[in-house]
Amino acid sequence: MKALTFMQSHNIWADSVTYSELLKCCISRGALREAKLVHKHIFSNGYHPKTFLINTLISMYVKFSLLDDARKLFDQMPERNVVSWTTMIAAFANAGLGYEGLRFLVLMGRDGVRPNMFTYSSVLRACSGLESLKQIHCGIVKDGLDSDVFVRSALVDNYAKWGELGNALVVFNEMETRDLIVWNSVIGAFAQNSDGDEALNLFKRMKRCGFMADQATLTSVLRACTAMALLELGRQVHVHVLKYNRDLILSNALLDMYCKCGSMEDARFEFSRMVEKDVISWSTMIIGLAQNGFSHEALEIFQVMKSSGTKPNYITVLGVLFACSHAGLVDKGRSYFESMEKVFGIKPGREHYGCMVDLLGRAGKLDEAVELIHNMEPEPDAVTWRTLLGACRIHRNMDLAAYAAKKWEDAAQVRKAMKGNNVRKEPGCSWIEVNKQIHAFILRDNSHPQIDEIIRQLNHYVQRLKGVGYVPDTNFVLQDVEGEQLEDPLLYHSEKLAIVYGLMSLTKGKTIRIRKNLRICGDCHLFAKLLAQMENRNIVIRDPIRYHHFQGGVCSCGDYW
DNA sequence: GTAGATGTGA
Repeated sequence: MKALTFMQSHNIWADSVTYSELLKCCISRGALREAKLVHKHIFSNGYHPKTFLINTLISMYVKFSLLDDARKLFDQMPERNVVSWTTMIAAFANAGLGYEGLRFLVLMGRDGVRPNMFTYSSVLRACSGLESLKQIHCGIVKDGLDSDVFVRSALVDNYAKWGELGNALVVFNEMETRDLIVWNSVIGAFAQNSDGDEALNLFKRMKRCGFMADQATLTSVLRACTAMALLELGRQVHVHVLKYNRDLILSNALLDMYCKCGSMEDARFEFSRMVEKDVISWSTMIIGLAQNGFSHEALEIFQVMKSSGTKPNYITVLGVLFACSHAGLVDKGRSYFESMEKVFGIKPGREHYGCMVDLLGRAGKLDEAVELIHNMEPEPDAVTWRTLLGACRIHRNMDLAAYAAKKWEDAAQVRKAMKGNNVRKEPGCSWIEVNKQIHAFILRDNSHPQIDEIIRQLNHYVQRLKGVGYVPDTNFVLQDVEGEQLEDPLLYHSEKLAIVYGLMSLTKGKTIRIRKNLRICGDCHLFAKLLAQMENRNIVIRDPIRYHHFQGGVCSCGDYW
């Protein structure tokens, strides 16, 4: 403003370029009041601002989140160019008004203004469905704008957003020039859609093309390792991470990787040396500790978190309740649950109720658990009933089990109907990392090159275990509802094959780490427990829900899962 | 001389 007054006092009139510079200055300093004064000044003295200056004004209001003011200016413009339209479309997309953004694309066409690559990359962010995405894609090709990196990048992101990873990859592969951001985009897309394998392939391709990974790349690669529980590869990525420091997101991803790979020593070390911690860091650690069977430590960390001044959120409280249920701390869990709204301002959601059902059910308070389900505000779903069913199995309450099973089935039906009728049951699959190679064992699939030797060894171990009291247990009717199918021979469940392969190929003393796509069945659990003791080995099995650390004949889950 | 893209916790 001083500049403006100075110019006036010397009788120099500002032109559109000067005004525009002044506005940019206001935006960078966050000075809305001054920007408004400039706005007023522009429209005084009969000055006719050029289109680009009004565009700057619009963008100023957008940056201050004053969409209505921006819209008003836009409506009053004598003529609008591509930039005017694009600025509005981008603003709508950012404000979550995608529909309005798409409407503006049509309107600009009627106004005789042709969209350019800037327009399309904003329109793509406004896009709210696969159908419109395909239409926009056609428009891009028709307008000959599909070679722009930004547009392609937005297309890749969008296809990934709607689960169309194949299309995302096609669009990506067709690109003539790629930059680091597109690489990060496509790697992130696969990592987020739990296709860690493809994410890691792309990462290798990227390096072959001569690109240097940055924090965003490494974060996605870590996420892929995390999903696949690849500890060794994760450690390698960690070495790259050391080249960068103080990126909170990356540190959080690293922390989660160690937790999910079941290596709590590394996780604790990483956590202790993080200079900056946010709610995600704390939650990751709390959940990681709880899932790996260190509930008391998780609750201690929660206390430290509160005194550090970081406010817990929905997910943090979930981790805390999970820790309580895991350690059987009924009173503590109940008091956290009952006070969470008052103390932390977080309304209990379905997942919090689920944790409480788990906690109460596990402690044998089945009546209280049922009462909680009946009175809960969010609608109980299949998972809620499945939790109660698990508790019934532990406490051998057949009547309640039948009731829970019925309700579970009803809820699952609804879910099935929503998803469409072709929900196929996945075959059981386990993975183990040996010498940085992933070995997959799939039920009824004998393609592993050493399968004959593995089965021979497995039979051998089973015979020896029978000598110390192992009885293959086929009676898991209630518990096995989401596990491997009953008619499948228990003996060849994939985790057994993976464990035996681990014993065969990993050096003595090395922990055997296995990841599984389905929940472990009781027989395999017993098998792992006894084998860990007999062979004096640590075995860690991660199923979709929790971790089992087998050591010296016991499991960290306390035989409840 | 105004408008556009990527990564973390259940």
